[in-house]
Amino acid sequence: MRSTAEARRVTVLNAAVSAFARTGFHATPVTAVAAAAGISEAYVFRLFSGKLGLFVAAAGACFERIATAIEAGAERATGGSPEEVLDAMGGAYAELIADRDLLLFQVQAQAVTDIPEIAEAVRAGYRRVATFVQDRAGASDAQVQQFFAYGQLCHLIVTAGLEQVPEPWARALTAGIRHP
Amino acid sequence: MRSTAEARRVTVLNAAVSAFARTGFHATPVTAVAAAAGISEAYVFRLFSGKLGLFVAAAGACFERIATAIEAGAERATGGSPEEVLDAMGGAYAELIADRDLLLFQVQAQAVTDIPEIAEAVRAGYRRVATFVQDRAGASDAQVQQFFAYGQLCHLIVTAGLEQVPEPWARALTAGIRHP
DNA sequence: TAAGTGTGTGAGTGCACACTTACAAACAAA
DNA sequence: TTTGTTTGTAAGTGTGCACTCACACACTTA
Repeated sequence: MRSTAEARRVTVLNAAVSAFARTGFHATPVTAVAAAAGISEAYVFRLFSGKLGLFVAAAGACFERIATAIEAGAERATGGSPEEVLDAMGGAYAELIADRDLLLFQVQAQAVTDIPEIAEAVRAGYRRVATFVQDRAGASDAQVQQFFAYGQLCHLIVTAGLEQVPEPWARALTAGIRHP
Repeated sequence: MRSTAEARRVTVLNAAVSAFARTGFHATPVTAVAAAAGISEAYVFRLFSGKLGLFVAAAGACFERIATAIEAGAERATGGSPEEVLDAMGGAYAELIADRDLLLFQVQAQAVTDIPEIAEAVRAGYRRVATFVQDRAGASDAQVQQFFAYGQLCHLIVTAGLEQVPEPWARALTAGIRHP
């Protein structure tokens, strides 16, 4: 026995998050995920129930990592006020998405929410993150809303590559955003 | 001669925006666009340079419509202050995306920005809208940034279907957003 | 009416990819 | 050693889709 199936699943999910993040659900062949994970395509199909099952599982892993990072960030808050905790969470998130995979995966997942299973996975992910932010920071509805609005703005900045655009409108949109 | 090529192109672009909005670039076959436009697939390929050319042209049409609506909204502003003009623009945008096609198309376009031609089309679209908002409203960088951040939040709300979710976290994210 | 031009399509072609099946090797338990 | 279980793959199969090409019809102009 070279490895347990459970260990393989973890490896495959890491590869899947990266691969789907770059080229999306429909344009990413399962062979690409398998190759990145170093195993055969056939075995990926045995470990997960089809390409859709793989994507949904990858979504779970993606939001799992985000939630964990934000929770850790909250622990490092210097004070206990909602503003301070939210700021610490934002900083932790900014660090996490430096490699872009987790951010781009969210964009890709949002784009295929016409598939009900994926829509549900996205809701579950945001439910987990949003409830934690609200409860842990003790923030108001408006503060939580603002937190996510500027998070979503990051998606636009990164996908459109606005950090590289020197024009005034792009500078306005990227101003003060912690390094993507 | 049943129709001019230029008139056909307009018809096809309307069909393309709707079709791509729902199922995205890779999952939308050109046959679906052709069927929606009421012409053959072969003729779509004559009118546009490949599927990519069609998508890029559709992106142009999408942002064109958004820009036009926002410009019209600005004209209806009750006062001249940046806040009032931004509010009028936001209202016009909210009306425009009631049918969801234009909003969903933006999400789909952002998801395929790994294709350089599409990334450039997205940048061109936001360049046009953002510069107009900034110039016409006379808004500060921070105000423009906020305007787009909450616009992007709408993308999440609609794709994840959060209006239908009665839980507190979802209510917090959707609070005060003009009817999507 | 003949030739030319623009509009339109039916019928392919070739390839990429989701998913399956038959089979083999490693390991465990009897 | 034999039997069973789990890990793993090579080699298909069928289908959907981007794109092409030969051809036809509508309309204009000389």
